[in-house]
Amino acid sequence: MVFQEHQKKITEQISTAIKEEFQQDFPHESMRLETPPDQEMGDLAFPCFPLAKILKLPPPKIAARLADRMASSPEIEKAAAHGGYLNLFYNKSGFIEMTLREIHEKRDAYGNTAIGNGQTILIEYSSPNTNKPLHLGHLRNNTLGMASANLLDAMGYRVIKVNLVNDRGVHICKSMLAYQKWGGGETPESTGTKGDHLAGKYYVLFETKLKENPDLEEEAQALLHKWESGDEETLSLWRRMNEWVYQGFRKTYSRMGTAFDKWYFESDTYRLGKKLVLEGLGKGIFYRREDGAVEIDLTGHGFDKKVLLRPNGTAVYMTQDLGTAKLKYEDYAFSRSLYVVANEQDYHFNVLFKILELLGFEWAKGCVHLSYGMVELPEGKMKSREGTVVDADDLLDELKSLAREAILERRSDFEEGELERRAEEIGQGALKFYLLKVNPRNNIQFNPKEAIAFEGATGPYIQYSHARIQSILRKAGDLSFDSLDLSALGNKEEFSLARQLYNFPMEIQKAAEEYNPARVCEAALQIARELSKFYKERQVLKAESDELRTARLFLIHCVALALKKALTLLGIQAPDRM
RNA sequence: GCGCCUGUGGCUCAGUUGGAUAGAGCAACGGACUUCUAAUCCGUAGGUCGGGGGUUCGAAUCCCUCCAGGCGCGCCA
Repeated sequence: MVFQEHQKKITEQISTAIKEEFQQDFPHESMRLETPPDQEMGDLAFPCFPLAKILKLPPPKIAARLADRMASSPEIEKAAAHGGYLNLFYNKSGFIEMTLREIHEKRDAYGNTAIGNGQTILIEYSSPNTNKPLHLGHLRNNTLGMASANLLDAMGYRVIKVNLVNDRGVHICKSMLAYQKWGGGETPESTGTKGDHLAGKYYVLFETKLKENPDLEEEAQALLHKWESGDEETLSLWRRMNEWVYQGFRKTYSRMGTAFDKWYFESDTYRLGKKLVLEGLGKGIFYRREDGAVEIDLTGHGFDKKVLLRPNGTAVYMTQDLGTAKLKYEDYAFSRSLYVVANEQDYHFNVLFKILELLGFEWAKGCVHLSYGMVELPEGKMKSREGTVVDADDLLDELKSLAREAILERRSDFEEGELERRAEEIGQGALKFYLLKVNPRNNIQFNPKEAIAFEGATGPYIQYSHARIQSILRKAGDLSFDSLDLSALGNKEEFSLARQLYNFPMEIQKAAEEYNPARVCEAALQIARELSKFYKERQVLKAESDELRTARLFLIHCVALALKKALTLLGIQAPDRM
């Protein structure tokens, strides 16, 4: 990476200056440069405090002597001491030229690295149940999963996106039972209802009927036994209703741009788990209790005991996950396996990974729980049984319709097709950005007013910045950057923009390392703000000279590449007009 | 009760992994559109970084403690 080499050259220069001035080794690898709080103070700062300890000299003294000693170079124009800091100023024109040319050359690959080349990362996300439609919690999960996958892909990993569907269990049988009793044979086609919503309707119906008739619980259990014993009629209904649900899911996924390379089904994998547990029992890692249950004692590892097979031999949640984990490794030989699952399951995953380790799987150390916080509504927690869930499809519809209104307030020249398309892109841009801009670790306070906002620190603000650039580039006509003279660039706004663009790839890398797309959101906002300031002060199409005009067009073309990169990583469309 | 996570202007969040005067957006107030898209920009006001101890040249960041909130503590998933 050109920018990293540039950074390395600078740390080497500081290292050399220290060596010459103080006869002291201070390897550039261990040197971390900071950004001064005010741009007037410089572009990079080297804190001299750690050095002060070694040299037993006051930091301002060290900074001053280093500032005098620093030779001017193609990278650094001048150095200045400021308190205990050695502040460095980039060679502006060289810096801008290097940054922009690099971006232009890399295009879509700007910000990518090769650090993951040759390694496979598996990422499991979404993982819905087949008894109800997707809700707001799934939307956070989906956007987080997609964005993380995109980030890892940009780092050069081979990324396998996996959906693990919870398609069996008593909760599935509940909607089946309600349908058997009161469904009257209706279908998605006959009712014009999306299949997942139809199944969800019967799940809710079960819960309401249960209040009048507690015996239904037992009937659902009985249906589960029939399912497990392979009763053909039950299986046939199960397959039929699940297929409805998948059709509904596929619609929502495809609308959001959520994609998977592989679907796993717990109705397949729970058997593998059972086998694995019995093997572990043979090896003495687990033990059989008097009542017949198989258990593991993890009290020596800071956990409790955990049942892995019930007395009647049936599998529990942990059993399935053990089986699925192993199957994933057999299928893909991953170096890392990520689980995008809410933080309410933190304990479960700690235990899961510990058991895999105790079973002797080398790859267990590559398993990571990408834990994220809950989405909280103003009224409190979402409860599917109480109907306080925010339905994913409804929310997407609402945002689209609000975006349509917002467009019509601003312009009336879109044809119907483009209006629909842009409304969808902008509505989703708002929602996805809203969900991604918070650190995954934290809970999200879902404030409907802010989630649907198109102004301020929002997705549409980034999209707008991008669209505006495209508009200017269109007006500029045929763009030829063959004879470029970038030396015309160098004022405060242009330089600030270049600095943001220069820093962006490092932010992407950090975001990928931390599985934290919020970093990309923040970086994109900074670039967009810098761009808006630039517009306010400088003209592009009516620049003072042809050279400057071309140079500025080149500059905003590079900014557009950065904004589009950010949006793409976040799974958000970058419209050319809006 | 035990365990994990969180606590930063009225609200929602950042904070370069221990560094300079703690930054954005929303809301409030005051400005800027015959000028490349005002989904924008500029300004004003608003902070004992939950409280208290400590560690050191230096703490929102690390340690201890207390307080508040979230989640978990099924042979549910």
